[in-house]
Amino acid sequence: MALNDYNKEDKVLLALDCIIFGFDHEGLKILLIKRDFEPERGKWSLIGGFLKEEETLDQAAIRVLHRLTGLDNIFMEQLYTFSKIDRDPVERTLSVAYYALIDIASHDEKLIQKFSAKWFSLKELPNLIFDHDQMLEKAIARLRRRARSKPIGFELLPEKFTMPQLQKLYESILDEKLDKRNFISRVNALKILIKLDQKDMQVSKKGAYLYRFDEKKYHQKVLEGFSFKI
Amino acid sequence: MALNDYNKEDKVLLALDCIIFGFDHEGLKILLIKRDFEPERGKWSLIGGFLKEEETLDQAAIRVLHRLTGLDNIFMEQLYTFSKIDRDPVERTLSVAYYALIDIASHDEKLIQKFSAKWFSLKELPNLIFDHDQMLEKAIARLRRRARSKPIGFELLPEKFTMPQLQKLYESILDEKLDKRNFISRVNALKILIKLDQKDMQVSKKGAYLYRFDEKKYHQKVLEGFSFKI
DNA sequence: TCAAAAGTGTTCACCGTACACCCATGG
DNA sequence: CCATGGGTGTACGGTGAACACTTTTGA
Repeated sequence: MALNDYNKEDKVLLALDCIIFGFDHEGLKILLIKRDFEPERGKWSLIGGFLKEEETLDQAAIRVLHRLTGLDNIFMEQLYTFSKIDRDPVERTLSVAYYALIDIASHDEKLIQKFSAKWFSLKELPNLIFDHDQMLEKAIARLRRRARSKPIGFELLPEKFTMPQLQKLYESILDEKLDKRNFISRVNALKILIKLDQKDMQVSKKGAYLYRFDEKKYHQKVLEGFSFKI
Repeated sequence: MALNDYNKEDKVLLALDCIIFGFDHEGLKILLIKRDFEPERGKWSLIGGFLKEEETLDQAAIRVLHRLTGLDNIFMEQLYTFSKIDRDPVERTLSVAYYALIDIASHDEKLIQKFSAKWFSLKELPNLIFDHDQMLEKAIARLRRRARSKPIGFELLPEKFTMPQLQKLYESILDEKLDKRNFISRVNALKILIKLDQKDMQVSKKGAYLYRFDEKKYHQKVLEGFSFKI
């Protein structure tokens, strides 16, 4: 064979699905949309669309997310490419899953609703179409691994947050209770938090000190990684 | 929009590239082939081919690897999907990278040669086509992370091997010298090795005890994972 | 006899873990 | 005054890290 004939090769549809994790006072959630087209119209689905010829996967993920939820400026990471033959009943379609972490409160809830997107607690998920449950499973596994090896939170929490909030975030992700004294001392050992002179009085009578991330040190730690034994 | 028209969506070429890591007495290597078609004919390349409509990515990876190297029964894992617009100069092509670990000595070297594939030490790589260097970089990063969190070696070493060999494997992967006393005690702590009553006399005058993996316990540890601090 | 690789233990510092009580406040 | 959530410290055991000498035997 002298020249590989690209024209003889099969072309396929390539879709993208975005798994958006969010966090609020109730816990860890993911964002779903109600499909408004067949097949499976009316069912809940990850935020998906098709790749266009002139864009990269990263660009497509951003575009799809924006078109279906109004969300913008979200950093997504590629997760895995799913290729089961009949995963889409209409036509052979592969799908590249992306995932991202965001703070629910600091994004426009109304905007999200306008697009008939909705946050679902991980404990109360509706049935998802196609292989979206597998995608979600892989995303959760990745998020857990990540939570144990890099700091997480900057993306999921508001700018100012309390220790109990941060702990709750980790508990939601890892799905286990943590000891607060150990949690705090381990977090402090990372030296990525700045304690503010302000308290959040929303939740308790005593109030809880607010913290924010030292962005520079935080990103340093993300690069380095660590082992967060919990 | 009532029905999403699948026919209006763009289709793309989807390629696969296999990154095969091997290990022998000289160290860690990867398998490359000399491309026999344009573009870039005669250059060294990862083992690649196109996805066919009726197969999954995993199946395609197996097929491509077999056709180009004769290798069979290799467990490959999906790594990442690359989608830069001009990564292939002929036509828009995305590529899904797969990687695997194998023991060089226990696969037929002649067979591999017949296909004009060749093992290259990581230290002496030729220039690779397209974005194959980025693929390799990602694969090495994954391999290193893996080496620190799961046992590695079953795939890369012959059935019987010595401690110095195992240590050398880790040193090649991590690209750093390790202390042999610490290395041995950490490996022993995993309890996945069986010490045999045989010595390998090939390398040293004194000879080194041969070991083999306790397959069951090994795979148990692979599932569990661990933190292998080196 | 010597060169080259294999084999073997101990000490120390740090970190992860378990664990219980007081504080501040609004109702 | 009490219920609720927030905040704090210590002791112990285990593990990672540093470190040097003896053994074997073919050349």
